[in-house]
Amino acid sequence: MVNNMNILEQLNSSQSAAVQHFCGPLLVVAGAGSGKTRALTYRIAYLIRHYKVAPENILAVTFTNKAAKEMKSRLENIFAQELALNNYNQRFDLLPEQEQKQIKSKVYRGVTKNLWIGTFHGLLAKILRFDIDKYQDDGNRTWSKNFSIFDESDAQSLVKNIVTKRLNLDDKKFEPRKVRYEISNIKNRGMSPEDYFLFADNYKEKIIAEVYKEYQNNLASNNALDFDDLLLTTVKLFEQNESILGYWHTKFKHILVDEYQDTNQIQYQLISLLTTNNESNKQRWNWENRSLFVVGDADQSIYSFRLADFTILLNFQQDFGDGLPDDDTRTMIKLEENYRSRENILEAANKLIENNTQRIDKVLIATRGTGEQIYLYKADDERNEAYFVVTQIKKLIKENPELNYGNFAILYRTNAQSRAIEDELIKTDINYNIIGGMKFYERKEIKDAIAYLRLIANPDDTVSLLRIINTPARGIGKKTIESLLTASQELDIPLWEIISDETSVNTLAGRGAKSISKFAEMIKFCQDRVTEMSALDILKYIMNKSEYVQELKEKGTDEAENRLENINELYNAVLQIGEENEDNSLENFLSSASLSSDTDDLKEGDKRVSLMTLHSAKGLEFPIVFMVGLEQGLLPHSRSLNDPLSLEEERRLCYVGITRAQEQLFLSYATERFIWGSREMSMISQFVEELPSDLINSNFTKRKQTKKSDFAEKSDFSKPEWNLGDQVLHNVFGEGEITHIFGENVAIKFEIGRKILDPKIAPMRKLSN
DNA sequence: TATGCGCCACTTTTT
DNA sequence: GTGGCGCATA
Repeated sequence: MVNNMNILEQLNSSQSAAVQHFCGPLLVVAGAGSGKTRALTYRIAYLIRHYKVAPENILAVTFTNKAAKEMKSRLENIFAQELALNNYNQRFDLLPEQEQKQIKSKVYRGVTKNLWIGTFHGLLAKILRFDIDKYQDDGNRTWSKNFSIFDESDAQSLVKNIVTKRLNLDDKKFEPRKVRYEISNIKNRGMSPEDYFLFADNYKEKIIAEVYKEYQNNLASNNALDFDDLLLTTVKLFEQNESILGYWHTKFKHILVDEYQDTNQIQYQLISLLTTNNESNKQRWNWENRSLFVVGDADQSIYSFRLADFTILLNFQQDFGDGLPDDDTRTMIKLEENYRSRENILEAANKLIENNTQRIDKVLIATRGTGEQIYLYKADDERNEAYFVVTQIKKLIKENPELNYGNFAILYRTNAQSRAIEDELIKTDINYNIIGGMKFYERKEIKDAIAYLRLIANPDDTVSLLRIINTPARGIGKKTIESLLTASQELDIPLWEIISDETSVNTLAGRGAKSISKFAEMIKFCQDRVTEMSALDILKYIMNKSEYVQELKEKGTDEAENRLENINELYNAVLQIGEENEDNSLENFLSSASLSSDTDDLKEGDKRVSLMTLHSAKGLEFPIVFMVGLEQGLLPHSRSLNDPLSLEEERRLCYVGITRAQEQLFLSYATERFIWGSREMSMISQFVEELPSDLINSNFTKRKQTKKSDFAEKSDFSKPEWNLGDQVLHNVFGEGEITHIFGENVAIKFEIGRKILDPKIAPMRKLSN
C-alpha cells in the first residue's frame, strides 16, 4: 500500500500548502534557508504519488547542475524509502546491500530517469537534439542534431577573429570582450542578427550588428551553438513551429522553476511558451492537469549582469496568477521560517537587506536559537587576513572535535582573492576545494581532448579541428593550414570535407599531405564507430593514437605530469557522466561536459574547506562561513559604487553570503591590499556598517592575547580614546561627529557625507566643546 | 616549423 | 601577479 510517504508530516504549513497545490500557477516566495529545495522535491514526489502524474510529464528547472543532481538524489531517497517499506516492510538503510541496489535501480527506471530535471541550458540542449534540424533562423541558417556547444572561450576567440581579422575593425574601439558581451545581451533580449539590424540606430550598434551576423554565420557553419543560443534558438523554434511547441507543451504538464528571481527575459519567454502554448489570451489558458510552480527570493537575485531580472518574479501574479493583493491571493505562498542560521546571523541579514528599496517585504524568522555573535576582523593586508582565517579554522577544529574541514567555507567577491588564502592553506597543510577560477574544462589538455571528441561527433566543427590538427605537432604548419582554409572558404564547404579527401589534400598540402591524411584517417575511424564505441573508448583510443599521451609522457616535466593526471581525471569524468544517465555515448558526454560548472563537483561529505565566490555560494550552506574582503571597492565592487541599483545587487550578494552560515559567521577586511600588482589602501565596506553593532564582535585582540598568536600581536592596539558623539576636526573633511564605533574604526558624519576612518592614522583631532 | 621571450591588458560575478 | 599573444630566432 502506498501511504503517501508521510510527505506532508515532514513539512510546516506553508511548505505543505505549496506541496499540495495541484493545478494552476503558484509563486513560492522562499527566503534563504526556508526549505525551498525540500518543498520542490516533495512537490514532485507528491505530484507523482498523490496526483498520479507521470514522471515524464514533469519539467523541473534548477540553477546549477549540482542542484539538479541533489534534487534527483533526494527524490531517489524518498521513493527508495517507500519501496523498502512496501516490499520488505523495512527501512531502506537497514536492508542488505543487494536489496538496496535492486530498489535503487527500480526507482531509477520507474521515476528519476524519466523526470526532466536540469538547468535551462541542459534541458534545452536535450530538446534541441530532438528538433533543431527542423529549424531555420531569420538568416536561413540551419543546424543539425549533432551540434557542438561552444564555451565562453570559443565564443570569445571567434568574436576576436571576426573583429580584428574579418571585419578589420579597430580592436581598441571594439574590444572583442565587450562586443562578445553585447552579443550575449542581444541574444538574451531575444534578438537574432536580423532583428538587431532593425533595432540598431547608431554607428556602434550597426557595427555590432555586423559582427553579430558574422558570428552567427560562423556558429552555423561550425554547426555550433553558444550558451545563449540554447535559449534563443529554442524560443525561436517554438515560435516558428506550432507543432513542435505543441508537442513539448503537451508533454510538460507540470513545470517547476527554482531560483525564479534569476531568470531573464528569454528564459521567461520559454516558460511562458511551454505553459501557455503561445496562447496570448489569458482567458483561454487551460490549467486543467497543468501547473506552473516557481520558487524564488528577490533578495537573492545576483545575476543581473547576465540580464536576470527579478521583476519577472515580482510580476508573476500579474503574468500568470490571479493578480490579487498578497493577503487575498491564492497564487502566492511565502516561506519565512528559516531552518538554517542562528538568530544573530539572520538578524544581521534582515537588517542589511532592509536597506534595499527594491524588494518584496519579507522577514526571515529564526527557529534555531541565538547563537554566537558575528565576528569581525580587521587585517593589515590580504596575507594577514588569510592568516586570520586559517588560524581560526585550526582553532575551531581543535576546540570542537565534531567539526571537520568540510564544515568551513571561505567566500569572496572575486576569484582573484582566492590566491592569498590558498597560499596560507597550503602552508598550513589544510585540504581545500576551490570552486571556479580556472575550471577543469578550461584547461588546455582537457580542451584539446574535448576538441578531438567534438570533431568526431560534429565534423563541421572547424574551430575544434583547427585546435587539434597540429596538436601534438605532426608537421602540419601554418602555411598548409592557411591554404586549406582558403580553399574551404572559397568553396564554402567545411574544412573537414577538404581534409578528409585524400586527393584534395595531395593537391593543396604538399609536404604536410601525408600527415593530414593520417590524421583524417584516425578521426574517420572514430566517426564510423560513434554509435558502437563508448565515449570513454573513443577518448582513450584517440588520446593514444594521436600520441597526445605519449608526448606528455616523454616530456616528463612536472607540468606534463599534471596534464597527464588531468587526462586521467577526464577519463573518470567520462565514466561518471555515462553512469549517471545510463548513457555512455559520446553525444551524451559532450552535452554534459560543455554545460558543467565547477560547483557541480562539490561533493557532499568531502572533508575539505570550500573556497568560492559569493555567486557560486548561492544555494549552499555551511556550519561556519568566512566572508573576506569586506571593503569598499571589493564588496561593494568598485564597478557598482556609483549606481544605486548595482549597489543594491551588491548588498544582495552580501546578504546571500551571510545567509549561507548556519552556526558561525566571520567577516574580515584589510586596510591595505595588493591589487593589479600594487598596494592599495582600502576602507571597510559600508555593508558592515549597516549591520547592527550589538551583533558584532570585533574584539579579537583581547581574547587572543593570552594565546600569543601572530595576528593578535600584530593588531594589538591601545584602547581608543574616541567616543560616540565626539566632535572632530579632520584636515580634509572638516568638522564632523562620530556616529559609530566598531573595532578600531569610527564612522564620522561630515558635511560632505559619512566616512569611515581609522582614528589612529586619520589626520584629525578631537574638538573640545 | 617549433619554441621562447617579452609585452600587454587584465579582474566582477557564470550557464 | 598572470595568462595570452606576437614576434624573433634556431
